[in-house]
Amino acid sequence: MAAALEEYAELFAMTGGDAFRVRSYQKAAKAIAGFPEDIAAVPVRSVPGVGEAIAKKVEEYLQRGSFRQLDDLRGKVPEGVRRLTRVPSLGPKKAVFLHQELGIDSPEALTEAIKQGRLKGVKGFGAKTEENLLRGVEQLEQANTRVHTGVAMDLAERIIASLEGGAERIAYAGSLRRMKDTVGDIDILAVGPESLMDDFKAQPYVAEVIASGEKKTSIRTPQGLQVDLRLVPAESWGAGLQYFTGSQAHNVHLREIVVKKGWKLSEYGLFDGDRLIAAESEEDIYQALGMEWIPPTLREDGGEIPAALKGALPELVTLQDLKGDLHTHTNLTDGIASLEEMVAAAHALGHSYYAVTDHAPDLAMHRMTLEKMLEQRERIRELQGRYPDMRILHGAELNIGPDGSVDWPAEVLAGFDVCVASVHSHFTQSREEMTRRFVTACENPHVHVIGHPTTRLIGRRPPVDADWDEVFRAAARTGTAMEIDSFPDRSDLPADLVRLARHHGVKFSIDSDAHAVPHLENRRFGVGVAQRAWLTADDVINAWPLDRLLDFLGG
DNA sequence: GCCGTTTTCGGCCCGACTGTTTTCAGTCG
Repeated sequence: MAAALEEYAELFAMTGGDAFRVRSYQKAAKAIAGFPEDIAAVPVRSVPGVGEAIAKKVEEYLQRGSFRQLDDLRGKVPEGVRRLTRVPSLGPKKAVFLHQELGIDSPEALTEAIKQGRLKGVKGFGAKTEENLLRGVEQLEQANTRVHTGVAMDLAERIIASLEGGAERIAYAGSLRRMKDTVGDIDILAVGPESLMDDFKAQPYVAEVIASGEKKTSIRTPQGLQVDLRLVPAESWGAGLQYFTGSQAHNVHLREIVVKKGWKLSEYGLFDGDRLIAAESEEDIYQALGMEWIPPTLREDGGEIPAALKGALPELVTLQDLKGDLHTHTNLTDGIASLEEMVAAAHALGHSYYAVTDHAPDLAMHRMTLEKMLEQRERIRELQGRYPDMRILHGAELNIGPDGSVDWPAEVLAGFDVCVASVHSHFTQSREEMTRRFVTACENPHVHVIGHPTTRLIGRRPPVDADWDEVFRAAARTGTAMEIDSFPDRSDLPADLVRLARHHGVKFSIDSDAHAVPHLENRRFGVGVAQRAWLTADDVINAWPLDRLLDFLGG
């Protein structure tokens, strides 16, 4: 439904529709996409941004998978013309112009027309524009420039390290600061001299300078990722950070409140006429607007602004809240560090409990046996003596078979402190089979946590198809936790499904799934996912003290 | 098309950069 409304907004804009109505459709699409309940099961008017007219379209869509006005516009605008607007620097106005005046109806046709010189002398299309469009179509073909948080965070930290010598202040903002699981570009904010722009353009990670002015420079890395560097005056640091962290929807909502007060908010500050009200810190700005400071991970216009106005923001789970890790590997299976190394590293991180969960025999490639597992349990018993302040739990990562069964019979499973069960194969089962598979696993009394539930690998493998409402209902009923696997190319569950699961009363485990010592620190990404889903420490079983956790695992 | 303790009608976020139509429209975030 959200995708249909999004498409309608775009087509409506291209056919000369009123810009404010376009925005209404976009707003409604986002609200529906982020709504935590089944949209078919609630009065759709209760979704903010959905009024009478859109509710009608939603109802028709739920009936037959489309609505009349969308069908009409699809008939008027060829699919390829819509794709034209995906070309950078080519928006709806130019796309429609190219179609109507020159019959260009796809990015491919555009390339052809430019090469034939058919744009020569056309008003608004000079030589530079032609060049940009040609390159834009090429980039569109390569596409897929979004990267997961792990890649983006590495790059952002490298960029900051390369510039911080010449900057007074520097930090990343944008979707990375909001900890989205994928980002399309990186926004860096800095206070410093204008020469910082030249330093930036001269860095080895710059493959191409896209735009360059006094206040903003945009570059592209050799991997195709865009990086924007914005310079702000020192006294506007907080306003700049707030502005460039977004999200756009959050900022639009915030400004509506600002405008009602007769004030103005920009990246330079919060103003009443010429009088500066706040700018130095984000806290000052939110406070001046009568609300608590809103953590970046919540800034998606998903209800955080009304909550902040009421002083009712959740106390989000933090990395410091996590007391242990419930899903890790050693070199007994596919890990690269020994049991002793992993345990020592976990202890150094201050964990109060730590579970070793190597793969069970059904993942045949790891050649696991019950004998090896019991031998590992013995080694853990011995090792425990060296770590009186950290409880070492012996666990396993079980394999959920196509029918929902797991590796061992109940009497073997009962010997483990904790069992994580995950899908590792047969990813393309039907929705019904996959749902039954997960429900069966949840109903196994020895399964405590479902590992990386959707099994997606960002950019490489799509999520499996299941009726998640039904899976989460089963998880809540059976007291089975859902994992937030912190590996940045997994981020699994994703935040929207975490929010849905929480709605059903499910608990979560934020695990590293570490296969090496440095992976233990990936949990910061999992915490980002959890925060984006509004989780508190009470929702997360490995933020609980050991005795409460053991109750959960034993019950 | 949506929305409402200043409104059921009249508003709807704001600024930077580019290329070109030399004063601004289009695009982007």
